[in-house]
Amino acid sequence: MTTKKKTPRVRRSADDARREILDATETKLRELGPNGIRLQQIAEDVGVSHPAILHHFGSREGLIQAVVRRAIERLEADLIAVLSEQSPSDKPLGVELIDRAFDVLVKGGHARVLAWLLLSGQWNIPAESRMRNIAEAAYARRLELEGDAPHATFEDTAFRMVLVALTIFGEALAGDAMRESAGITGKDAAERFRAWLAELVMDPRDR
Amino acid sequence: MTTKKKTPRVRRSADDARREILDATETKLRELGPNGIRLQQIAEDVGVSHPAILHHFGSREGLIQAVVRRAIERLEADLIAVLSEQSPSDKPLGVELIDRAFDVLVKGGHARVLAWLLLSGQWNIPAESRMRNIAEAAYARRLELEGDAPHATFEDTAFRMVLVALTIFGEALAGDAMRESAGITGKDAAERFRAWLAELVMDPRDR
DNA sequence: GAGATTACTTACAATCTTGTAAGTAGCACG
DNA sequence: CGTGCTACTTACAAGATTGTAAGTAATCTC
Repeated sequence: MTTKKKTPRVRRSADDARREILDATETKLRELGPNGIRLQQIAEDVGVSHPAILHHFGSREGLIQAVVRRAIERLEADLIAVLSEQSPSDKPLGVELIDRAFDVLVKGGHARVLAWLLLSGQWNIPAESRMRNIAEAAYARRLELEGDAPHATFEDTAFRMVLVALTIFGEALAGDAMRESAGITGKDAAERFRAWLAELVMDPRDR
Repeated sequence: MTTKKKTPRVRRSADDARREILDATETKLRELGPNGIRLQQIAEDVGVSHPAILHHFGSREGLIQAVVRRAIERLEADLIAVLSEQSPSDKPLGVELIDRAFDVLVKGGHARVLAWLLLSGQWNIPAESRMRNIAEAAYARRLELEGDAPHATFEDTAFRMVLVALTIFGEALAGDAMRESAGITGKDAAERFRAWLAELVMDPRDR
């Protein structure tokens, strides 16, 4: 028989441990949703025993709340970051912003997490969110650009933003499948669609 | 003590039993998703013991497959029904069809179920779905309407359909919250948005 | 280096959940 | 009426999952 040699116990700092556990949990959250989170599975992924998780988060519910809170905070931070970056591109500002929102939410995986949370009722979009402010800023800019005969309404501007936001969710859920089903093929189909949408939404010909 | 009187055993036809169980399961599916389905809970809702469910569906997995299959069949049937109805309204055909698709998918609860299934990977939009055919029919009609200088592309038409489809998902997930967050209030906000979207998508000024 | 702190482990309890086995009772058909 | 079929029940097994208790060992402080 081989000599039994225990691998020495790993001891992280509390912050590191929490971070590693939250990282593993967030992956599961994205893949399986809140109901798919299993302490034992996450413990195995991280390489600890499952009571270690309870030690850091108190309970499964505590872990879920922590991972949801962190996911929302990261989403907000990521969104603010990309939306307030200076634009190095030559695209119109609105198109550029829509591009970035898509990147963060769809490719970054945030939209999928949000979809899980919305469906399972673990989270509600806070009413005091920044969307209204963004819409007002966009409307002001639009009136300014139109100049002489401003017939754009605030509601139209807000609707355009809502449309993009809702489409982002749909894209994260079923974008590829929908395009394929509609007969739109090609490797950059997603990019073409996104660009098309941005142009449609930003088109100054519509009121 | 009261005299113990067993309520007589209820015996349904196999079809009725299956239907009742599937109804209760579909409700849970809409509320909690596939992972939230619990045999004991459904048994209680229906008023039977949980092995009765196993008797009819073999296993939990069998039940889930059955309820998913039925949900998809109903969705397709409902969609075909409302899309092929004769229009009694005076709206343009396209607007009317978008209206009906919203009603069936959002108000009928189908979109929510689909969102759960897509997220949990329990279902894939079949590639042979009818969307391509619808898109081709819509494109043919569009070329016909445009007449003289047809510069509409098929892809543009298909993109418009994809946009509506994706928006329907987003609407089911977060429509109300998004509008509120964007500062759009009022009881009929959802209807206004839908009408606005239909007009935007059907607007002949765009190519 | 000694002691305190605490991240972490092992062992176990309690509950929940799916599934099986065997028997019961409602109903159809002769 | 009685016999067969099967929808359905009760009782139980087996495993998964969360949580607790108690102890161990890594690291920090003095």
